Amino acid sequence: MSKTEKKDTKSLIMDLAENAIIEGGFNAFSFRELAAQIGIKSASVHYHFPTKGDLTVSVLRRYKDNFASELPCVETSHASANQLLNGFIDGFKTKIVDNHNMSICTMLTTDVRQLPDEVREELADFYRIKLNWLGSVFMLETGMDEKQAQIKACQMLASLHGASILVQATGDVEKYEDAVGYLRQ
Amino acid sequence: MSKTEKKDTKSLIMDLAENAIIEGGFNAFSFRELAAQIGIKSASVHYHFPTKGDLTVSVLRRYKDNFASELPCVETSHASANQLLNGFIDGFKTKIVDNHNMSICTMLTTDVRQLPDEVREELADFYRIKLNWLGSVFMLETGMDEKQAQIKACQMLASLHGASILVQATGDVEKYEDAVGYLRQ
DNA sequence: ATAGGTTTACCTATCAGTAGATAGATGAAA
DNA sequence: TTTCATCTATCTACTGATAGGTAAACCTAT
Repeated sequence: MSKTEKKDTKSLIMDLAENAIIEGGFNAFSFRELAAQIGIKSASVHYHFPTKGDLTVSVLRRYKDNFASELPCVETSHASANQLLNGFIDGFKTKIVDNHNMSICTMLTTDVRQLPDEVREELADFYRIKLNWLGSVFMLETGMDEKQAQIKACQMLASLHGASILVQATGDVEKYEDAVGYLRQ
Repeated sequence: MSKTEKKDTKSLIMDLAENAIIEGGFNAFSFRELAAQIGIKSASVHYHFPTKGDLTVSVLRRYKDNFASELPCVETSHASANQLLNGFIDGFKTKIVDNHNMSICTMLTTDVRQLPDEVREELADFYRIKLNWLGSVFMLETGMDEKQAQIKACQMLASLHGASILVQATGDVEKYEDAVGYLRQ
């Protein structure tokens, strides 16, 4: 038996929900659908996650924690600022754009009015983490002050998210590099 | 009787649908809801727009045509390239970000997998129009070639759309200028 | 000018499908 | 024996869509 043989149902539900949110946002999945994919009933999904909000929060929190843990530590990593930034740009492309997806953040942001409060807060926190990490990279080598670094972080994060929108709407993957290339080097 | 006194039902439906799409995307409105807001029955909305796809196409096409007609003509306008670009950036802020909204394009793009084909095509065309206009502005004074101008257009459009995402998710309107300020002057 | 037909813009009623959620029962494991 | 994970069954609410009816407005040929 390989160690990935048997995954517990709870994680399995989260895996499927995560995928569904990435593909269609908060309204694009249902308890019934998730249950059917696993081979259980929708009531059993409710056992693990009482409400849709609970499930979405769990998915988003897990995704965010995983994302944060994969980010190189700005202080201890021996990478240069440019290497870190290029890695961020490349990672966004590999994990999101190349899979014909948009980020889970973008997907949930357009649903923001329909989200339960807890999800909205989790989402805002995710952006905060990204902006802070980018900000700290921008301050790394240059003598940039914090305000200026936050501005650069906003600029970069907006470019990446916007670029993925352009790709998704036009179907032209090259537009990603067109839109974000200026950020490199 | 003022001349705006009586609007025909069809346009009224489109007005409400447009608003709903801007606020929540393709899944955020129903025939019943629109009908209730006007004071008619959902079947009557179906009379004007047989399917949800038809209604969405009509709304998007009207929005796009109106948008296109409001863009200054790059050749005949006496504005400089910088004036035109700043106007575009400001317009996006005034019409979209300041109203705590995202663009109708962004909203529909995240729903792209659920859209009927005709809507998807209309949407892609909208992006094409924006990119072409921006591209022609970038070619205006500089001797920039078409390829380079398209790249700049992608970069700029991505920044605007991405900036509005950042604003929507964090609730901080200032992030718009942070993210797009570098495009000015 | 008007009678007869047509079109417009709505209506009521209804359909099958899906949504999120809950109550209460069951069997297996700890 | 209690807890866990699942089930069946069901609820209310809502979805997009259709069939068929109606009253008024509009057209056209006599």
